[in-house]
Amino acid sequence: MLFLTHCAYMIIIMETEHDNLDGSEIGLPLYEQIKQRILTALAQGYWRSGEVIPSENDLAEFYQVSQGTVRKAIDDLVAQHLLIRRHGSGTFVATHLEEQSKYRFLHLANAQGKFEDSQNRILLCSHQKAPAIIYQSFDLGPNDIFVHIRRLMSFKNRPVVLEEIWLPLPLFDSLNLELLASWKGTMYGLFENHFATHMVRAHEKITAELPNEITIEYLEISPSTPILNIFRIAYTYNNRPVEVRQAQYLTMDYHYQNELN
Amino acid sequence: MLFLTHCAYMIIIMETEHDNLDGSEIGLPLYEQIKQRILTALAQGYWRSGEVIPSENDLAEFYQVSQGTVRKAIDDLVAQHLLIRRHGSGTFVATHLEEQSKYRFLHLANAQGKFEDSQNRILLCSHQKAPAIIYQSFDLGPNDIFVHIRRLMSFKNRPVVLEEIWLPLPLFDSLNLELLASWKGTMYGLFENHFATHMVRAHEKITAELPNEITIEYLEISPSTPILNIFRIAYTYNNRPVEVRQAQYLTMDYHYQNELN
DNA sequence: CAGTGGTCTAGACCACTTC
DNA sequence: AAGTGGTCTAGACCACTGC
Repeated sequence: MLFLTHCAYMIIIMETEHDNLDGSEIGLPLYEQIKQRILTALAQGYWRSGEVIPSENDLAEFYQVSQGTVRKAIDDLVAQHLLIRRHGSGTFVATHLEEQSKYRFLHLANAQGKFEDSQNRILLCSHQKAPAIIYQSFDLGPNDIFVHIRRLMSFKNRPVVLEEIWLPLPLFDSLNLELLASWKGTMYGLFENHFATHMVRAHEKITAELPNEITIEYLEISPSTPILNIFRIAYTYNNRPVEVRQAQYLTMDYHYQNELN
Repeated sequence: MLFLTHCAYMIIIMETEHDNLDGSEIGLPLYEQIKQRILTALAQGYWRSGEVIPSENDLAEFYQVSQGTVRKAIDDLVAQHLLIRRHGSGTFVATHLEEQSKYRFLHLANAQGKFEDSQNRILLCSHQKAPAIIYQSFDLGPNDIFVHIRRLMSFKNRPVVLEEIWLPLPLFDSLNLELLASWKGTMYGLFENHFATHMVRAHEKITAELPNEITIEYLEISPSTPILNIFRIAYTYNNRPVEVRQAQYLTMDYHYQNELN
């Protein structure tokens, strides 16, 4: 019966999608079409993070396809970390609030290759214009206003990472220092929980640099200490960039860890 | 009829696997068991790189399962880049000789985020003992001998990467400077082609460092220029490490590019 | 045209979670 | 016990490749 409301909503999705047909959807495999429908529902925030979505059988009946076809669609979305399955209890909208995604966007490991919990301190949270490299990443202009956050991350109480985070103001209007300071958990968990913005993927450019003045001060290092510079653009659904982050890592006792597959 | 020899061979694989049963295979899903069998055949080099493997229907008949079950097993191996499918012509053993895998293990992009072809120069190829950090990565000892290669990579004829590569001697005995210099293609392509060793995955530790003397010389940089240091262990089938590589990247005009998913 | 991978179905049964 | 995801089948048909 809860599903009835789902159905009603999804019929709307079906119809609007039908209106938007540009011919490209026709001829696509069924499971791709269903993937798109589920994706649309997720992007529109119809199901909240952590919530169950209808069962495979219900979806199959609703879309008038077999369970196997729905399953294949969900398989892909699970592989993209947009959904997660729990055997026996259902399929859920993925969330950064889970333990397992704690290090999905933080590839910093210690000498033993293990990830450690960090102690975070918010140094700054203000509304301001951004440098060109930032606003261009959002396809915005020099007069657009952003939320600018500066955060210091420590491991074993030794400062290791200094981050400058930029968010477009319209989406994160009510974000402030108090909220950031009181939040226990990852920043993407906060974005999800308070701003209905789920990070789907990110693109990183990594270089070796000399530290800037602020980094020198907060990481308590000399100006000649090489630091790892990470420029990240993070995207939500539909490849929409919603965060730019420039981080400086002190890679003395820690390193950026990556798996190539 | 070619398949008859495959069958004969695979029966051997089945029987040896049956001997090796430790109970852990029993109870596993059918597609997992079939995955293991195909994996074993790949690891033993039964099918060469780039070769077709039997069709899904043939495999299904041979293993006495349905086509869908074989397909699911192959799906996973394709996702791991061990096999590739070509619609209409067959399923093939993946190879680093293909265009598409040229940048799979080289994440260096230019300012526009594009990958460029490199000009490579082999500076050294000798047999020698290795530092502790190297031989420990192979679980070998201080007296074991390795092939040691030093390679300079240039982009637009500007030197950018200096690599020290270590390979266990028994596997790469006949590798020499002449062969390396004459090879056109990626190094993993060479390993595959001449040493029947296919790289399956790699683990990287990335730090910012000051360059060592050799790097300073060959990258033509000052001793105070920060460089990106990448320590890589590359594995073949069965998680067996077969290459350790320590590379120094000049990240002035290029950067390490990574996607987080 | 024959053979290959790719899609889809309907139905069965299993394994797990929840109440 | 009921409902969920997970596995497996047999069979159909489609889309693509190469002879």
